Amino acid sequence: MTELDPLKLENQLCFPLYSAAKEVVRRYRTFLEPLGLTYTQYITMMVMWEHKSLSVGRIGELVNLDSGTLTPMLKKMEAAGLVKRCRSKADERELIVSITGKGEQLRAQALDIPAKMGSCTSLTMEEALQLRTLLAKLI
Amino acid sequence: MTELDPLKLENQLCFPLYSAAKEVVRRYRTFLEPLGLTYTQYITMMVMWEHKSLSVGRIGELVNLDSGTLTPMLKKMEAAGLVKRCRSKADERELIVSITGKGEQLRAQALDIPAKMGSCTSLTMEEALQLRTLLAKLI
DNA sequence: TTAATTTAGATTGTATGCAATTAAATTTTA
DNA sequence: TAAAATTTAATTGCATACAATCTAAATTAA
Repeated sequence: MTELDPLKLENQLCFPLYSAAKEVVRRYRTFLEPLGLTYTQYITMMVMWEHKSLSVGRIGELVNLDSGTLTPMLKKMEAAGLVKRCRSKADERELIVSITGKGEQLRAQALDIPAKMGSCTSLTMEEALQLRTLLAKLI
Repeated sequence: MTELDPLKLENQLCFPLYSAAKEVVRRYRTFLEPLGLTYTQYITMMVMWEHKSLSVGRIGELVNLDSGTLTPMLKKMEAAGLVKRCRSKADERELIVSITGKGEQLRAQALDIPAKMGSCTSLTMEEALQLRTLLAKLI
């Protein structure tokens, strides 16, 4: 009977997803703390390392966060010296976020984090790819 | 080169996981709002519907949340009349959370939510099971 | 059996998340 | 071109998350 109960936690797909995501973020904490980054700041730094300069809106598209989350976080990152925030000359509505020298330098300290994270999971490379495919298809 | 960059967002496994989890919770919102539940309250109600009466600690084990999150949320759920909170007679340290009649009644309104959620994803049943297996293995 | 330890929740402080609203700048349209 | 609509961030309000700390109760050990 229990396998048929649609409201049993163990029969949900959402819960392992929700739970696994939190657990992964929690495990990043150990590696990110020495760099002074939170997980959300870390994925934001990834797009900054790649693009150097982006509007708040564009960052939001890339990391799936809105200004309500990004604005206070980007202010903290500016206070930490990792990015600069300047209004665009061309369009005053846009706020351009640019990486600083200090932000660039942080990259070296982050380089080995993906490998460290990878080694603390029991997934094979193939399973990891499969998981990524399924997650992409889910949404 | 970009496929080899360990710090590119698109090369991460964590990001689709983090993003998909948030998206799924967001989609629940539409269905849960009429019931006056948040997603976290919903998974808590699932364990209450199943177990009827549990300590805060046991709830935390089942839904992977600590008292810092649960205490304020359970107070709100009590204020909403869904559960009662009473100290255990046997061990005053324990706080026993019990489902109320109103909480039981809410179950009927929640019964079709899993099906509604299932139908707004593009995963086959087999893929969903595969995803659950991979998520379990990840942690 | 009383002091030390452990346990269970509650509290505090920090950092998200996100919907809804606001405000300013820009673009579109009548 | 002046008003209306749209766009971009910022702000507000509410609800998590979780580490760290605190408090009271129960258990263990000296």
